[in-house]
Amino acid sequence: MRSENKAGGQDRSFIETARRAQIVGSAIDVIAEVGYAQASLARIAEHAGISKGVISYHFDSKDELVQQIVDDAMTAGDAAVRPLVEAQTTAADMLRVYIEASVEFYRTHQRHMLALLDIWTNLRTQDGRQRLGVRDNENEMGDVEQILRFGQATGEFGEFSTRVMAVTVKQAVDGVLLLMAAYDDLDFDVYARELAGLFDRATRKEDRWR
Amino acid sequence: MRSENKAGGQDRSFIETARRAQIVGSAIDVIAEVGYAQASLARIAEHAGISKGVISYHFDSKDELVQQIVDDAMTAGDAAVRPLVEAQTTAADMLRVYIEASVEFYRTHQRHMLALLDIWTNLRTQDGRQRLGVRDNENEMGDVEQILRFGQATGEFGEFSTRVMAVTVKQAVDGVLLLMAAYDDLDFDVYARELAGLFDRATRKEDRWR
Amino acid sequence: MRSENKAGGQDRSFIETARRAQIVGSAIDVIAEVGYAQASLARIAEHAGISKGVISYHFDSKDELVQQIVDDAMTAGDAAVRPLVEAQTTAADMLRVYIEASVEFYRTHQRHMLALLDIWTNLRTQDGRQRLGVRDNENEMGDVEQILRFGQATGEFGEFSTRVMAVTVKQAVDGVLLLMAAYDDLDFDVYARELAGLFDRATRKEDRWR
Amino acid sequence: MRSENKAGGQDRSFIETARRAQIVGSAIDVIAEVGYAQASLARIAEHAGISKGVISYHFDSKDELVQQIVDDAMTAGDAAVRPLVEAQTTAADMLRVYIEASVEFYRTHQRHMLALLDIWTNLRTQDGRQRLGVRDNENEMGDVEQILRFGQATGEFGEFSTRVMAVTVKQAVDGVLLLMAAYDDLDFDVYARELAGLFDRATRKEDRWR
DNA sequence: AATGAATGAGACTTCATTCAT
DNA sequence: AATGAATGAAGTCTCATTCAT
Repeated sequence: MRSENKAGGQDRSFIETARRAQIVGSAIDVIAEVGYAQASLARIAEHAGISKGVISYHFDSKDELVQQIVDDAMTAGDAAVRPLVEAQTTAADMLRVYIEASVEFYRTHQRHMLALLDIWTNLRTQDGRQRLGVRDNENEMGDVEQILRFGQATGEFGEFSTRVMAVTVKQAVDGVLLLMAAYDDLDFDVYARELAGLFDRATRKEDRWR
Repeated sequence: MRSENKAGGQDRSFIETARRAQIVGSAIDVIAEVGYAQASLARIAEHAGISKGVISYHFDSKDELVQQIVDDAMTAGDAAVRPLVEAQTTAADMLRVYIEASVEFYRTHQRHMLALLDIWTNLRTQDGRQRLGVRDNENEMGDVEQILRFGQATGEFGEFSTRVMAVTVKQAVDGVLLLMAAYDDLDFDVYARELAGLFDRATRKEDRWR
Repeated sequence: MRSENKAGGQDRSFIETARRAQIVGSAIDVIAEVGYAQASLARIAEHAGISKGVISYHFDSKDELVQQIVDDAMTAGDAAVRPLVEAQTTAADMLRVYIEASVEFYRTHQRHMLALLDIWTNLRTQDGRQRLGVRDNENEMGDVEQILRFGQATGEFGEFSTRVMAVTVKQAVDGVLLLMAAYDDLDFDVYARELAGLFDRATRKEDRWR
Repeated sequence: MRSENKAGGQDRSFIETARRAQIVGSAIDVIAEVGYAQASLARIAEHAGISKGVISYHFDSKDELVQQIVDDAMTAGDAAVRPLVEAQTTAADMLRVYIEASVEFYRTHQRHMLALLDIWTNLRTQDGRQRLGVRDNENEMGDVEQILRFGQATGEFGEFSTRVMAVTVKQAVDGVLLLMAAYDDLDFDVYARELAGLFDRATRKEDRWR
């Protein structure tokens, strides 16, 4: 696992692992609360109750810390969603479960996902190009697309661009973050059900009834 | 028109208007290219081929410049989309036209919208809370929701949460930016058509055929 | 008169004189209100309802404008006080009248004197040394000292350092500005009378009664 | 002691205390030499032989640094003068010792007091009003006034406004700074003795001899 | 393993001054 | 005679990073 080994290959000590986790947690909190741009190492260290230098000691750079957040969040998300999806047999069920499980994960990991969304927009390479794009999302995006293609192959789903549909599904799930930020009393279950229904109608073969 | 008058009420001179437009244009370019966080006044000035002080001369603060970008982009988007939508008679047509016109606007204003998306994420109030949220988007969001409710009232559309559907429509259209950044050869027309079809199926009353 | 002629020797036009007076007046207001450090040309121009460039047009530099304020205030002060003093015959009366007339002038020219005090502290030569010091005040200081020496010569006054006494008189009169700033309801007449009494006792020959 | 503890309540480390003292010292030197307005952090840092950032590291803002100077100077002045005054029994002696000790303090702390005087004039609140005024001086001013009232109560002193007299005493002592700046060879002892005599005559009951 | 201290680059902003119109 | 526009220097402050302890 990437997060438990150094680049050199040696295992991290227990303490090191714990410290990194603590720092990552604080970084998530701070980014979620004040935004990526305002999330200075000083603020993160203060939130963690440690000295600024500790972060530099455990992470080569701020970029590495941020990358760790991204890795952690995506790994956790994958772990939460994939097994449930793979337990399904029909493409329609897979899609529905993917959406429901994703929204549920967003609910239980609100701060993680708020931070991730912010990082996503802001993380750039030195030449200014966005470091994270659809391509880095290919794993997840690919998973959804696979479900969609599977459904088209089995005849459950109608004709549509699997790429466009996949992007839309991903964006739709992210939409929960926007509403979350705006309305404290957002009902995640309703949101998940609505979304599931929406994409069920959008994907399934229509002429079954014709 | 808001963008052509000062707070004091006086009209701006022609030169002032032109300079502001030039600066706003440069700012959009720079933000779209290197991201909001890296878009310093120095970089924007350099891109515009002017001195840093000129920006401060024409804009009270960086915030005002950024707000001008937001205002301009949203005004232009509204102007491009609304008339076309209002020319429609059925809700289904309105929704389809809204999506198609929006995607078309995104195609002709790629840099504007990339910049806007970046600003959206990053603009915060002093206490860290996001300055722009769903609520600031209410105008546009509200427009979509109105279409959706109208469709439900006329019986064209089925039952669904208009709020969730509206957010999803908005997010889906924004999705074009993600694909755009990843694939140079993106076919906007296909994207628009796919999206229109997707939401047509997702919204229309299903049991007409039952 | 210095203030009505250019360095070159030509007379100023009527308009030029009026403009300079207007600008000087605004500068006094602004300096008195927000302090010398915050009194930018922009603020002064705004207060005068003119463009920033006008100031630069009529004054070679900000320093010249400030020097004009100093000259004006000191000239006016001298004109208000000197005739009254010179109308007295005894040194004691001269000193009393000097103090009373000075305080009265401070009352009618509060803003001028507040500004002057501020400028006094802040005006420096390029190498950092204070441009205005006791030596520049020699005129006024000298006047007071002359009165004091006159009194000692006539035997009205006792023995004391005329220099120390003169500085103290000047400082005492300036003290009215401090109280003015702190207490809105300051009674200038009482202040003047107290001061006059104070220095009467401090200067007069004591052993007349012995 | 206020100056040795952080706002949070923790003690400062030895190094921190030393650095702050060094920076305060440099700031005093620079302000005394070139004036408050020209005393930029860059100049102060250069004078201290450190990097500009060090100042920001040890002081939250320039204002905090300046406030520290004020606190230090006033605390030191109080410590130098008060014990000597309190050792006296008669009001006349108290006043004389206050003046003599103050002038002596000004002699040994010339740079401090020059800086303090400059800061006093220039420190303003955001709305432009002077931050330090007679009221902030109440402590010291109050001390002098107490002596004066005490003397009136015991019958040592005659009738006069204690407030006006107190302001004048304070201003008279400050006058030493003006002469100091103008004449290198100023004899502080003479100045102190002259001032003491001056205020002795100005305060004491006159009609003892009548 | 951790920290406090220091750095230097770069951020935004203010300002006196110059200049073409 | 006046103005609006532009400049470039200098101001304070923030920040990621480095380093001695």
